[in-house]
Amino acid sequence: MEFNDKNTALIFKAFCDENRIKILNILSSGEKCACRLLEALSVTQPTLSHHMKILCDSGIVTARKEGKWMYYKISQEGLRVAETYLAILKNTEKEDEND
Amino acid sequence: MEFNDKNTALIFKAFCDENRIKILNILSSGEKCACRLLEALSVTQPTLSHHMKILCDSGIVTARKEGKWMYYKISQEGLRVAETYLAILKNTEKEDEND
DNA sequence: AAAACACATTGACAAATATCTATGTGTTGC
DNA sequence: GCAACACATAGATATTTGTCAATGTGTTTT
Repeated sequence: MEFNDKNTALIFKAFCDENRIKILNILSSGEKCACRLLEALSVTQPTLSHHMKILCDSGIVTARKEGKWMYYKISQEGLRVAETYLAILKNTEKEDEND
Repeated sequence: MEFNDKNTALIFKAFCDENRIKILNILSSGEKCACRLLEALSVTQPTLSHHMKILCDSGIVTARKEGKWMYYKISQEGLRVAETYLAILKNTEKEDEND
């Protein structure tokens, strides 16, 4: 995993849209079919498809095809990468602990 | 701290732009003056100011004025909030550990 | 094979965002 | 007080992004 600035921004694009947060919240209870997400979201099917592509490109979500259905779930590895970046930021000079 | 979808998206807006990642990387080594950030970024001063506002609004960065200078640093509390959200997402059904 | 289904892709459009120039505001030094 | 400085704000513009309707692609069912 490479933490160049562009990649890092790409990863976190997953989290900077309200509808994508909705999706992630739903996926946090486990793998879901696209159709389940669609009925929870008040967007059209192409819009959902667009968001799922961004989520997959970011590495935070993985997709699995089964027959005519697509199943999506949160990638633990993707989350780990995001967490790692936040941890790097946390390594601030230790002089100023009081925020 | 309220984890509604809009707030959450707002927090992570801090991380979804390449220039803001650059800024955060610089701030990860400690508090910096705006002028220091400016000379590292190849954007104009108003553009930097714009990004600093977004970073502060997200809660990830805090600002301090000293005379005519502005000092910015990463907020440990802000980072904690972001980490907390990622941790919530991690609480997925335990059946599928393999990713 | 044809129809129905689930989803992706394309193209168009509106809203949001990043960027700049110009100007405003508060602070420091003379 | 005035000039210089550091930064913010306003306004304009180009790019990016979110959204939809229309259409394409692959799968299942009859």
